[in-house]
Amino acid sequence: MESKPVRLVDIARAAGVSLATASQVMNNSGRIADATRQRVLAAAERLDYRPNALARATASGRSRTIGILAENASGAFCMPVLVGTNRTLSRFNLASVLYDAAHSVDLRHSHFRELQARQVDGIVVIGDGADGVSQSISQEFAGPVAYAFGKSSDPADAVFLPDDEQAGRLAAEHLIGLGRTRLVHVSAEAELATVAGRARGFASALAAHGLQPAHEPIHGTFSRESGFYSARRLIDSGAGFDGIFAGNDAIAVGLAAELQASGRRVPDDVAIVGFDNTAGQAGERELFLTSIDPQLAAVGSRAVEWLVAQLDDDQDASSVVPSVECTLVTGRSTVGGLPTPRSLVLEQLLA
Amino acid sequence: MESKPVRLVDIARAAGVSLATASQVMNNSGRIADATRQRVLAAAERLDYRPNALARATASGRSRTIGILAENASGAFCMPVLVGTNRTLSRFNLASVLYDAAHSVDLRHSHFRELQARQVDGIVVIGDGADGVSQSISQEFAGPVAYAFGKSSDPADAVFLPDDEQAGRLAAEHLIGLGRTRLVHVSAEAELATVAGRARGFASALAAHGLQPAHEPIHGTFSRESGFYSARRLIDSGAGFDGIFAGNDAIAVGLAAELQASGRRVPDDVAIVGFDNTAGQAGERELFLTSIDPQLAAVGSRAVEWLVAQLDDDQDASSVVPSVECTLVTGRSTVGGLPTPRSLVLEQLLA
DNA sequence: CTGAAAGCGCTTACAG
DNA sequence: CTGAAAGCGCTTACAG
Repeated sequence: MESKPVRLVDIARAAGVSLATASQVMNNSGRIADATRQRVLAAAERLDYRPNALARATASGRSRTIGILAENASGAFCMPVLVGTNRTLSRFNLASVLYDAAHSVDLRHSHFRELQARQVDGIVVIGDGADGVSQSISQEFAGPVAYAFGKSSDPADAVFLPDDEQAGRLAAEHLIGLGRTRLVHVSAEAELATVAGRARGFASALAAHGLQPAHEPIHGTFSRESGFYSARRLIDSGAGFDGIFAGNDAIAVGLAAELQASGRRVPDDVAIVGFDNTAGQAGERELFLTSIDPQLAAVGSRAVEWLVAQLDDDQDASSVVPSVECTLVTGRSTVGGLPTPRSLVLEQLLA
Repeated sequence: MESKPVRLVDIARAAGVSLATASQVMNNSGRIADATRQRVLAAAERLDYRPNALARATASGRSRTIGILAENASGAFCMPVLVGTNRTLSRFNLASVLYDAAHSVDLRHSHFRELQARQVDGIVVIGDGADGVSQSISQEFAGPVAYAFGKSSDPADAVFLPDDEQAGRLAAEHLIGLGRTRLVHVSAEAELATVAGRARGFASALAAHGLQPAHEPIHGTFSRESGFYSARRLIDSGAGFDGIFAGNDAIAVGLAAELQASGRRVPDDVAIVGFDNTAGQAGERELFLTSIDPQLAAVGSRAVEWLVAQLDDDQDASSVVPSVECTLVTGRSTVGGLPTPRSLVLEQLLA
């Protein structure tokens, strides 16, 4: 079936040139006569030559491999980022070696050493969420390091995240565009950067439209329970409101449940926008929740683009923007429309 | 920060031995005096030596790297398999380079060539489902190839899948254990191997308990819609039934919805078992659906164990079983129990 | 434009 | 038990 692999010498011999010349042709380096080039290329084609990437790497010092350090690959959000990094990596003809720390700091460190041993040209650290902080390894590593979907302990590092402010603006614009004017933001801990960012964007969009929030932002946690509780607070405050931007989908669902339970119809009385697009990501077709999609694959993609720019000197790394634009997907929670009879039944069932 | 990397010669020099001896110590090969060994190890430790894995690989011909070819990494089921392979890979000190074909046959082929160029010691092909068939590459590749969560076009290949028959028995045993005796299997296309396997296991468990199916197996597709439709057929048949094993969770949910809509209570009147444990995998706590978990991470793990056994001559590859046992997770759809007050609220959500 | 030579960092028979 | 030497397959100055 498979015979002994053909090496560069075989090509050189077949083409009647030296090893050095053959190598230069394969790497598009040096000045080579066009005739020679064609001859070598033809030989490589004919013999189905596959350069040994490992030998090439040890000789050249560049492995064309990127190390990926996932804080927690099993996490719900890691996968899309991973898909994005890999897609872009292969667009640049780069390979990746992936290690999953599964939250273990010890593992993390041994993986890092493995990556060094394997001479990776760069590293992308995939965090476990935009509010998570990964221990910076940039100082210990010779090449560039990108942090995707998670911060780094060193503020100087290149961190790639969804654009929370833009997300907040997007949510506000959507609600305002629907004619809602008495808007509220309900989110998680105010100290979190994502929470602050989304709140800032939301507030700025309101201001830009000359609108006052119907209630000051309500802070809880990223959970359904917090949504229940926040809805109660909002109702008890007596404030009038017709639109809510929730910090994430869990909160949004909690809010929706409690508001409906209190007799307020969603979206007729109150329109709700979530964040994460969890249902959409899971492949649901008819969405209940309008939600902001953080474009996680694009985040991974962006991190790799930056890494590549760092590796290629002819590329300008500073042109790569670290914030990735979010998108909005619409569901019945803002634009309304009847659920199909069937999804009605389903939703009662699965809630 | 980081100085020039320390090489094996540095260790040899520091320990006052030859390069060959140092190498042997690092690889636990040859007979080395204990004193010498200690001296070398100490030097390596002191200088924080990290062997260059690439050089080691080109010299030895073994890269200690496994190639992973994913048919479709974005698929809902690929992730758990991937996590399993990687976990086990790192247990054996192996690295992996991952390529995602995203269903493209062309990509698939160029990725395969990349893997060859990178001198991987083995390959695991991650399919897009137990009924999917991947083009076999075993004949074109020099090392071992494992197919995880997907079949291969060559029946001689090593294929790792969840044990569908056992899953079927598990579902039946669970329902019977709950006192249900009029059982039915509702699944997808009868031609599919997974469907046939689950059906076989289910039927055999019934037989073992001296039970007749309450209705012949109903075949449709792996979708909610098929669940609706099958429920109708079942009801219209006039057959009495108190337990259903559904081919997957989508069907199960469809069944449950239609049965509830027709006035039958789940699980009081009809208990339902699904397959995939989608909600559980998504991290839901209080499950509506009792479901069979295909243990996808274990499938990936098993494939790697086999691969490793093939690579190490001293291991017995034939001891690795290609079928992975499924587990059953219980939800309200069979064991009942009230949803918590909170999920009750949620259920009112869209009522 | 092309080739002979040294080198990347390691491993592996083979003598001794 | 240890070392000198050749080798893995490739790249990269350096002459010419």
